[in-house]
Amino acid sequence: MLTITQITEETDKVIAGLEKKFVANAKEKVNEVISANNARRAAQTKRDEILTQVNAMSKQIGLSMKSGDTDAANAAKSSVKELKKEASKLEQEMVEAQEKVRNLLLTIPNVPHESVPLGKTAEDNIVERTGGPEVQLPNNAVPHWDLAKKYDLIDFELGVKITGAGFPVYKGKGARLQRALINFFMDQAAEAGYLEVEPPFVVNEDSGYGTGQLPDKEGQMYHCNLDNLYLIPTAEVPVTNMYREVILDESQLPIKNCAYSACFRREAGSYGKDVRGLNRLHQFNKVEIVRIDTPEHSYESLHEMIAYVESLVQKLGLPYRILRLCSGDCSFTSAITFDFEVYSAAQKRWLEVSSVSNFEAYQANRLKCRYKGKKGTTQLCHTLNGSALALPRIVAALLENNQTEDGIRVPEVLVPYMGTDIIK
RNA sequence: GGAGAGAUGGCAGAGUGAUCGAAUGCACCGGUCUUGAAAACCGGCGUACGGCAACGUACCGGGGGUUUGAAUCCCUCUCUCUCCGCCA
Repeated sequence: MLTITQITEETDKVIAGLEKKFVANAKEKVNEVISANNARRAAQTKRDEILTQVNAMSKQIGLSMKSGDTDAANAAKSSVKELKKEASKLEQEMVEAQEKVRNLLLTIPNVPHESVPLGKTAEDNIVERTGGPEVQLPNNAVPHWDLAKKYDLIDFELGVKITGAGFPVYKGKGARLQRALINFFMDQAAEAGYLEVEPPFVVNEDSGYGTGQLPDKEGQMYHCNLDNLYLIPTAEVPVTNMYREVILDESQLPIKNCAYSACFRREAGSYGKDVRGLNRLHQFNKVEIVRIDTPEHSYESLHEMIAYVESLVQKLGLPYRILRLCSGDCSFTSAITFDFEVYSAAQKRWLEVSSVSNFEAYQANRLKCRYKGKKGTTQLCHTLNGSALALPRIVAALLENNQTEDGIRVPEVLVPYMGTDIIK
């Protein structure tokens, strides 16, 4: 969430940012937060004054009792009682106002970075650049779900039997390809200086709140009722939460972590061609990169991350494009997001395989992830993350784009991991 | 699943009703000394909110209660550890 300081000190900028994101009644919302905060401050100031008196009197009572002056003590006791009543009333006012502020803040999305283009929907996203080879497929080329069947790589029906739709069973070279990609991505990340971590794949409620999945997106996560735990939709959740309620030293930044995890998403309400084959799953594998950085350096980090993800798709030899998401298409928490899409030649469509974002201090504010600067000041970090990469659509594109008469060609970088240069 | 113990500052660890935001040690930062370092000595060293500031208020796992006054007493929840059982 945004900080109250940001809202009170840069009110106009915040309102303009929210309007850019098409937040309804942005001005009213912001003013409501400010007035609730003013109410809180007023109540707190009064409460503090009363408590100052109470504390002084209580101390005096103790001294009176010791010196045997019980009359004075008893007289003071009753007035303290009155003051306490007043204080607790103000306290209640303060807490209520504070909760109001928090609840309002939770409904206000992040403000887009100035370089985010104005726009409402995915149509308005800007193609930053395209790259990779042009793929020419023969007329008899088929989509990946047919290839998966032909070479017995993925059994969707078996997954349905065991669990349900969206839980495929990978078999043989198909399973090996999962392992190959995960290892390739992890090795690349390590080489780029990311510290490998293996987090839990199940998180508690606090972690869900920390990264913003809760309270409003709980319908998108699988929930273990008995233990009140959530299956992670992305490794971002456990990895970023490692830094919840932590004060880092500036010298530690930027922190660079990478993690493989299985990801679980309920994806309620999806249908049609979007969910065909590997296009949208309830469980999939992904390697995630996460950074914690200073505000001064976070945009440099963002561009390093983009360049890094780009290097991955290039090495895999896939046609790709990078999109700068428009204001309306950026997620609730992001200040700026770049999407990576690879071209699936048989489906003749672009498939999103990565999303790289800078959340600035928005996520850190909820996480209470701070750092101590050189001057001894404590302030919020910036958090960033990106997929590097999500497997299913990469597999879809790899299978489709590399199909030949003799089988599916394995990209050179994966050959050592696959133990073969062709899947047949 | 059964039984027990515990949760205090970055860490260790005192503190069982007022003099406690909290002893002491370690770590860390600044200084003196030294050619430099170490040692020794001196000083500093939590977070949040309010206030121009002085300073004030809150916080000893979370929530509630008793009391003029709670880290300390009571209730409750959560978590951690140990032993037994089960087990990849």
